[in-house]
Amino acid sequence: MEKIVQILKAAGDENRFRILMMLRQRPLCVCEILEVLEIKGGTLSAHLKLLRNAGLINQQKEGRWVIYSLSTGKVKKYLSQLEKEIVDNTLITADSEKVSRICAGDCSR
Amino acid sequence: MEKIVQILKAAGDENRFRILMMLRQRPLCVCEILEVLEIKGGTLSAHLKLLRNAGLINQQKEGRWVIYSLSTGKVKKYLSQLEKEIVDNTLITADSEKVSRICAGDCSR
DNA sequence: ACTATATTTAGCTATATAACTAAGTATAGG
DNA sequence: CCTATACTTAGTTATATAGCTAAATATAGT
Repeated sequence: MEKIVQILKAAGDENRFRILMMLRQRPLCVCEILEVLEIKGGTLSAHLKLLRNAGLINQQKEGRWVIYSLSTGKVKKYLSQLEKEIVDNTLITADSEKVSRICAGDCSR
Repeated sequence: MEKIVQILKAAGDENRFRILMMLRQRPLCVCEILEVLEIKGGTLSAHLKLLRNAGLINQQKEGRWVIYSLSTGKVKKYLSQLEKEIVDNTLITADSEKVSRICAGDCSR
């Protein structure tokens, strides 16, 4: 499949889009993302795999945790382009606040 | 559904993405798009409806023909952002050449 | 009015996707 | 080494999506 379509498809799902928006805030481990989204671990893992395959996010193992972060460069630029559209998006804003509340510093890790 | 996700979903299909890329070139009627894509009329009509609902394209009736064009403003800006990614995309390039060949001027209309 | 052309709608089928549960793998710490 | 925690993989199911064909609608020209 065309790379660009793969990227659009990966971002074109409500839960995956929420994940991308959250990761703009800071890198997060799977369990932190789970605290925000209302889905099961297995489901989340599948979503993260899709985002990884599309090259939108990066995986990094740290002890027991797997930290996900936005891929650099293009992706960030691309997402900031979309940012204008999101200013008044209540769901994304709520997610962002949840992430802040999870733990200000480096969390349980 | 979130408007932004609806847009990403609409663009995140190979045939619909090809349509969007073609419409950057010039407005096209359904039968012209049909000459480029390898799908049936009914299928194309469904794709166009999706793109319309997402606000990415506009419909305009002209006699027996329905002319589709890119929505102005945001969409064009958004697509030009993606343009860099597409420079070396052989499929999109081939489509573009087909559109040029269909008829340089105002076609059969 | 009739016919040809252009497009949409409806109804169907096959594939893709997103969700869940449960089992499997990996690591940290007692 | 055993257990708890963190995550992924496998297997299942329901819904969504993209494709097709055929019928319906609309308009232009005869």
